[in-house]
Amino acid sequence: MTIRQDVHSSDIPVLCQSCEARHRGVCGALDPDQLVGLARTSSKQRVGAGVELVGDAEIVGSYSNVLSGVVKLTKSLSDGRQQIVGLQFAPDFLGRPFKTESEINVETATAVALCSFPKTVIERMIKESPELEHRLLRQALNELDEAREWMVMLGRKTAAEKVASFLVMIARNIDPCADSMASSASFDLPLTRSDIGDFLGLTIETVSRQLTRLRAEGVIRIENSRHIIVDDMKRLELRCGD
Amino acid sequence: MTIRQDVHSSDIPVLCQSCEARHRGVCGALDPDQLVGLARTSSKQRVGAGVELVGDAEIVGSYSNVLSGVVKLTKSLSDGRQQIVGLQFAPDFLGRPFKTESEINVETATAVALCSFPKTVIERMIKESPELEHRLLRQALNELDEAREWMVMLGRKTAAEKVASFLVMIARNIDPCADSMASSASFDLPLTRSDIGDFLGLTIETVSRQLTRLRAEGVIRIENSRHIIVDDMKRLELRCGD
DNA sequence: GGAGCGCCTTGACCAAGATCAAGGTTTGCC
DNA sequence: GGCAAACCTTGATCTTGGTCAAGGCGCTCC
Repeated sequence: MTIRQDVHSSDIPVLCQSCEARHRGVCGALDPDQLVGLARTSSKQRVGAGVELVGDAEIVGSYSNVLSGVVKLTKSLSDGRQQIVGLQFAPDFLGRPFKTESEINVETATAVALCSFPKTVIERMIKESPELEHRLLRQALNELDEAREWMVMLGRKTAAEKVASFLVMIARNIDPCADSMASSASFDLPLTRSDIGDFLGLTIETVSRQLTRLRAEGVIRIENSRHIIVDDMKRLELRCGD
Repeated sequence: MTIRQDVHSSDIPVLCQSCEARHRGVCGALDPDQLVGLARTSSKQRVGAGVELVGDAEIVGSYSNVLSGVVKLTKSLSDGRQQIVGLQFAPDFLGRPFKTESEINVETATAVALCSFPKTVIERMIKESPELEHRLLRQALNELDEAREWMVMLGRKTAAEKVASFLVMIARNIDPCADSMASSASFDLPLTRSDIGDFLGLTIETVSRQLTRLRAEGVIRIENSRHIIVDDMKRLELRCGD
């Protein structure tokens, strides 16, 4: 997705139509008057990889559209074991209505561009616009479906199946050419091996070995350890276990 | 929770206040006029344990309050591996707005009493009442939080921690005396060992061994293999890993 | 260029939990 | 009560993935 205009410009609807394109952003739910009001209070920002967003006063107490890049949501046990519990790709919406405190860490996985709105503004709009609340409900239900899919993966799939499933998921979310039914894909992994491990409930070594195995078996090609090429998505999907 | 009145009686608000008590039911969001309308179309039913609810025409295309008992939501891989992705305790709401087909199996884990409303009626009410949609959003976000908690458990906890966490969760949801801060608990497990395994991503044997170990170490007592007594919840919580 | 760091890969070994197998307990039904 | 089926426990053994250790690649910063 390309952002054609800075959000401060007068061309807000373009940005918002862009969010709307994948039916997830907040902006698409608002009428033009609301959009102008929103634009006055919004701010666009670019953040590098590996930055903690919660804890940053600019972001806490705000809602954002992810314009580009990948944001990871993680939870930790007291001894440091970590689990990624959500990945937000552009143009996902980031923010948690009705709850200020959260036990979830929010961190950029790649460089990220955000368009943020103050929490108070958004919450006022939710009150005024049932359509916006409806949209938030749909997003929450989508995330719930994804979370449940993921639980099956964490609880019941083998390491090999987990890694294959992860690649398929990333291909669908990242590769601009892969309209879910494409037969090949080529993309950069937005996560380090360590993040992939935290996503899949595996160690970094196991992730590495499974990727090596997929490469050895000719299912994927790996360039620079981050760029993945899948010539035949079908073969990869066969290894997902479902 | 005790249901004081059949839902067909004139005393609907009592039932609904009862649902409302834990801030989850649908009924509490409705005003008295709506409730009367709803009552005309609702039906109360009792279902034994181990009954598939989706696939049952009475329930498909309907929404229900769980009045008593436990309902499990499961997903399966093609080779039969199964994972429980959600447990609904009374007085949870059961039903999925905006989606008829679902890849989720819904099955009673224990004997269950349900109060069901036709989908069309509820969906009309959602349109009319923003408050109801608001409530559904809150429930969806709660379920999302639970799902994420669970993902940490599936991905990062040891078998011993999983079983301890499971017992704590059940104690909080089932034991009427345990107001979350109680120091002891006594309850019947609503799931078989096999279900517990599907919940925790473990085999039945591992579940059994871990329970035996907790008993051997004096953390729990087990009667009839289904009834659990925890004298000191603190000791159990210490074994949850978080 | 090279030192240092972060990230990734590979190998040897280990242990947690799965699998296989047998037998015990509970429940429901006649 | 007696039988069968479902459920649960326990033991022996095996496998998957974790742990520990070493080294390689690709950066950035002097």
